[in-house]
Amino acid sequence: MISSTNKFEQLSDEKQSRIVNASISEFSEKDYESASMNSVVSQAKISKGSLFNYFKTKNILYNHIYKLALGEVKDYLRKVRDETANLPFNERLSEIVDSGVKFITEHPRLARIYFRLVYSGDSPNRKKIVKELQSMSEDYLGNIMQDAMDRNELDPKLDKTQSVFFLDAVLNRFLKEYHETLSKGKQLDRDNWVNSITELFSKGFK
Amino acid sequence: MISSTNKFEQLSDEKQSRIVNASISEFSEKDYESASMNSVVSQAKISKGSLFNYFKTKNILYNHIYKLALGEVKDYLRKVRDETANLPFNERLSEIVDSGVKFITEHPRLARIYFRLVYSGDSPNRKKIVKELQSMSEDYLGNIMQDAMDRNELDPKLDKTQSVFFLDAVLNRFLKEYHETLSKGKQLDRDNWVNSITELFSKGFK
DNA sequence: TCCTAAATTGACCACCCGGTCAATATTGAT
DNA sequence: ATCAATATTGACCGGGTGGTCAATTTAGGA
Repeated sequence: MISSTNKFEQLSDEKQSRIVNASISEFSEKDYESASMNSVVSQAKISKGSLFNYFKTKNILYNHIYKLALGEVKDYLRKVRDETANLPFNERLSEIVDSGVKFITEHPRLARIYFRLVYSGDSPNRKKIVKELQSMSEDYLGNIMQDAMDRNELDPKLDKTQSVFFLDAVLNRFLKEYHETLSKGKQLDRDNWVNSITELFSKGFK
Repeated sequence: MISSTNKFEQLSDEKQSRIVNASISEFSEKDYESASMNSVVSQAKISKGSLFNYFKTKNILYNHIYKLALGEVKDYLRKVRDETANLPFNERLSEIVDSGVKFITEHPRLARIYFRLVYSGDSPNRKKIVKELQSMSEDYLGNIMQDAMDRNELDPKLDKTQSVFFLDAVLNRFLKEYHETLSKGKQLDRDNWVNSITELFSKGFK
């Protein structure tokens, strides 16, 4: 039962990270279709034959990179969820947004791959992956909403699926915007935005 | 001062629509980079030389199609804005969502081009176009919010830019979801969702 | 030091791309 | 019917793609 990345995993750490690094750059800068194995190869300073020896196809390389990115996102989310378990909903929400902002700042290229995946049209298993992400988000935000509902902080008659959908929509869109302004060198007033987001969900526009 | 699409506009309506139709299909199914002029040509049943005679480059053809799609979206929005000018905010919001749903149902391929443009990474003048769309949306939703604030239906202390951003985020994401379930053959409970959206903005999760 | 097995290389393949342009077909005025 | 102007065609170009594989380099045990 040997994984298909076996050959890759047996390389030196240094070479592995050169390849991963080059792949992240390529997939974060271009759509899946436009990303070029030749470009990865030349950035990583290995030969084409080697790359295809480590990863049989572009698809397999992409999956490796995407799982890596997603793994990092999950770690972040898990951490903030656990660390804020006892905070009230509003503060918890605020911490989640904050940790998203932090992730984007620390891993802009991974964030780019994530947004490209979620919002863009191509990439081979996009539908499956997006479904997976969606259920992950539903699970994650759903738990946090449930906690708040159990504590009577939120209306218990809320439709959880829909509420989670709205939360997810606003959070994702904000983080996407933050990511884009960041890569333009601008800066949003983070605290102000975080505040507005929690206000929106706590009392609407009234 | 002759437009660059001059040659195209002088074609018979039948041929024009064959070409437009083929182009819409191609650009709605594939990213800009992946969309193929060869494919457009064979769908439209004209020769490659002709297509490049009517539109000098792929870029120019894309712009023609995108402007066409955007024009249709604008018509819809303008219409619903004018027809609902006297309704209270909640009902107006509901009508806007409805008209979005209607547009998607009647023009699924144009909707696809729109979403691809807004959410996807490539296409040549994406940044300029998205900026244009953003200011259009800000203008559009901003006006509608302003009307509501003038009538004291909404908190006048709201930050309009941020509120419009949230509105836009939720509406777009919902319509995107609707579009995707539609193309999967499923159906969302439209009335229920419209209702939840207006509730979210009128009183949050409380 | 030698030899073999494994790792690495890059020239090469078939295919597709956007775009060109000489050759051909069509049109319409005389 | 003729012929010049115009519209249309598709073979062709240079270049890039994902992927292959014979040839070469490297590594390490005897």
